[in-house]
Amino acid sequence: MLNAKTQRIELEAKLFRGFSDSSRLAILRALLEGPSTVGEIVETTGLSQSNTSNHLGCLRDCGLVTTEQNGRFVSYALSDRRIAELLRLADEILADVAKGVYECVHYEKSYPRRPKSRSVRSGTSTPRAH
Amino acid sequence: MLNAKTQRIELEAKLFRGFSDSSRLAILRALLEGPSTVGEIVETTGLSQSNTSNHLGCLRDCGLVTTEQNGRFVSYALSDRRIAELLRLADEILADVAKGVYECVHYEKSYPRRPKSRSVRSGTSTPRAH
DNA sequence: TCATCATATCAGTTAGTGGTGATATTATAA
DNA sequence: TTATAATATCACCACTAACTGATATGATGA
Repeated sequence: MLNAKTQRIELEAKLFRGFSDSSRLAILRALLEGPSTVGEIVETTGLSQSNTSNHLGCLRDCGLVTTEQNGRFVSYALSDRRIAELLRLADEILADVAKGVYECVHYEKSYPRRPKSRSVRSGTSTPRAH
Repeated sequence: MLNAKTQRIELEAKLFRGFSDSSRLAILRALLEGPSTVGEIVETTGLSQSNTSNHLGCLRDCGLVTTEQNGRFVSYALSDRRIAELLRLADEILADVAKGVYECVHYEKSYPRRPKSRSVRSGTSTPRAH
């Protein structure tokens, strides 16, 4: 079913995916201070040049940032003040649910886990991350 | 470098990852209407039972939803009103950048692409999704 | 207790996603 | 032009994350 509501949700998930990677988030946070060139972003975030450029391209394609060419430099900026607002709101939420997010095993790569059931399948399993 | 700022960003990325999947988003949107049992959520979202349960577990672990056991039913609810606020803000942003997000190739599985350069590497490449 | 319903967990599979290094592109200055 | 600096693209690899189907767990009523 690809009705309007479903499409809307997928679109929104895409939007959030723009924020859901720490590299992109670092870039967006860097841009909170104001427009920056790629080189500056590389410097402040510590990401590699190609990686930074890839993420910037992604953010631009998704409309989260805008670009302006200045000579051989390209300046990136947040495209909308509500993006800053969203980041701030996330900060607030994080302040309250931080403990939960921090301990959320679903986003971790792996973690030790004590066996809890005497299931027949006594394999050493690691829950999948979400 | 695992300084405070980096950790903070990774935490925030995790938070956003909670919203960055269409299944989880559908669940969260369903909960905007009020608390629901797992079965109700399965019905309204159309997701499978195990999939729904997995995502709910994730959302709970991350503090985005709370649970309350009622007999053999478990009722889920949004844990904080600001989560609704975040969703609403995302909607607003989406209204303006929707076109960009919609066309953002970085999140698509694949797409046809016309060759643009006469590069030596004339392989049929598909840009990776972010 | 036993049967059944609601929910949770698990293992396996598959597809998606991020990072890197090499290379291409573009813009400027010499 | 040509050299060089800034940025973008590409192909590959490794890892992550979602979905499914089977099964386990837990609660309730008969």
